[in-house]
Amino acid sequence: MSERSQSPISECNSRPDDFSRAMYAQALSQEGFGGASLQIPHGVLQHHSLLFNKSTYNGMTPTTPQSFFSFPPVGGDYRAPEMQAGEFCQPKHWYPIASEYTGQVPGVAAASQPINMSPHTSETREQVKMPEIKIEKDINDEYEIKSIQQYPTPPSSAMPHGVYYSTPWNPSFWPGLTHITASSSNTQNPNSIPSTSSSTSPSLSPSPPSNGLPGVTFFNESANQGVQGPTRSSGSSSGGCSDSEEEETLSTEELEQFAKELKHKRITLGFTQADVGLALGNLYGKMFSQTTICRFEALQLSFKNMCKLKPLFRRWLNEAETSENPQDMYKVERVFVDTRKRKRRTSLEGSVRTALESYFVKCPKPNTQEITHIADDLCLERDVVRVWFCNRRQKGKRLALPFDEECEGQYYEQSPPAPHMVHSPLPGQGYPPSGHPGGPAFYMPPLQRPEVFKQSLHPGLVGHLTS
DNA sequence: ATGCATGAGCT
DNA sequence: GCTCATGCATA
Repeated sequence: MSERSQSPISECNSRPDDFSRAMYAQALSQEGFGGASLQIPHGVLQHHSLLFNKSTYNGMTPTTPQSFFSFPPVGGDYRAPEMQAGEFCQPKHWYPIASEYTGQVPGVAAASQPINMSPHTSETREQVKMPEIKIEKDINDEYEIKSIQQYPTPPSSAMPHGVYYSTPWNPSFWPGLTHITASSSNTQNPNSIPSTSSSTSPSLSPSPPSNGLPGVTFFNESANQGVQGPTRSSGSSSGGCSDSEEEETLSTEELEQFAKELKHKRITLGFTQADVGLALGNLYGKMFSQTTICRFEALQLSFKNMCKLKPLFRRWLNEAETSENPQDMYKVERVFVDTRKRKRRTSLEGSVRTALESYFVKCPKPNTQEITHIADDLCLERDVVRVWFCNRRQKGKRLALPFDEECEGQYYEQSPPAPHMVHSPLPGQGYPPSGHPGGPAFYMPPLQRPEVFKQSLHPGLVGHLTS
């Protein structure tokens, strides 16, 4: 649990892995953060404005990886006692999540009736339009979704509601972006999206517009897949948008502004992030998790993704603002009875993270062999290491700021690296140039391999890699 | 709020 | 096996 490791390595400095957290959330005292941002009833809200001081990220200076992460002699001593006891050195267990997977919707769950697992007779819209019963991969008992059901929640009284207050926005928190004063917020319903659901907000009621919502492909998920790089819409709606949900051509500033507006109004209206996610499902058939809402508000999604989602949020915002009973918008409880087995989440010990981070600094994109060696060295599952690197790269892109798109795809080029890329900026996940030349100081691991990488490796690994 | 994980689509 | 979108679980 405690990530503060006792490992000697950890004392070299703060965990590199905490870059993002440390940098952009430095302002949050752990105390305030952990305490205030718990799932809380509507109206009892933390000061979100305090949570987004990402600009601190800018404080990061390009460090010389070698000095910042003098590569620690990674070895068996990375294993904390408990890890040695099995956390990392034994096959991981997979566990069924049936009993625990209820669709994390804290805000609603807390307010709604007890979960009723029994089949509901009334066929709600949700049941109709929900992505059916999805059998993933195969029916081998590893993956199986037994059923997906939702129930309408009881009358609205369930939701404590009504404590309205506005939250002052911190000025810009998107590192590298120019500050945008909150006053410039286009809260006057700027690009009001032609609310497909009429102004009477039929979708606000549990009984939605047209059972099954025409098309139900609110936006084409898959259409976005495989489209590498930013498809800054150049007039034509880039893939992934239906007519009514057309992706706009947005600037990063606009997105930032909108994210602020969304958050502000959401809070003002008394919605939690989870509520919004639910409401979107209610309104448009595409539910989102609290995580996604959070990341949207924090601008932690890819640019393209932000553009894709924005129209939905815009619509929701319009609905919420005009609705007399906004709380109705999320009055749908989803109870998933999902028997998929999800790998138990690996909790990497602090020193292990440090080690991984060090590897990452040296080589953000290790090849298969290298992954294997790293895994062996740290006594981790290979897949854990692979996923860690994937996530780390993704995180790196998220954190990266709009840079020249030409850099796209270069930074994380797989080994062997091109020497000239050593200091090329992160491509970012499709964020367009935004008039912030230079961008934030972001640490950019060199890709001088195999030399550098060799240095970073445990002595025992070098041989493998050079062979 | 974020770390680790999953899965689709793609190379 | 990667990227990307997304979410569960948890700090």
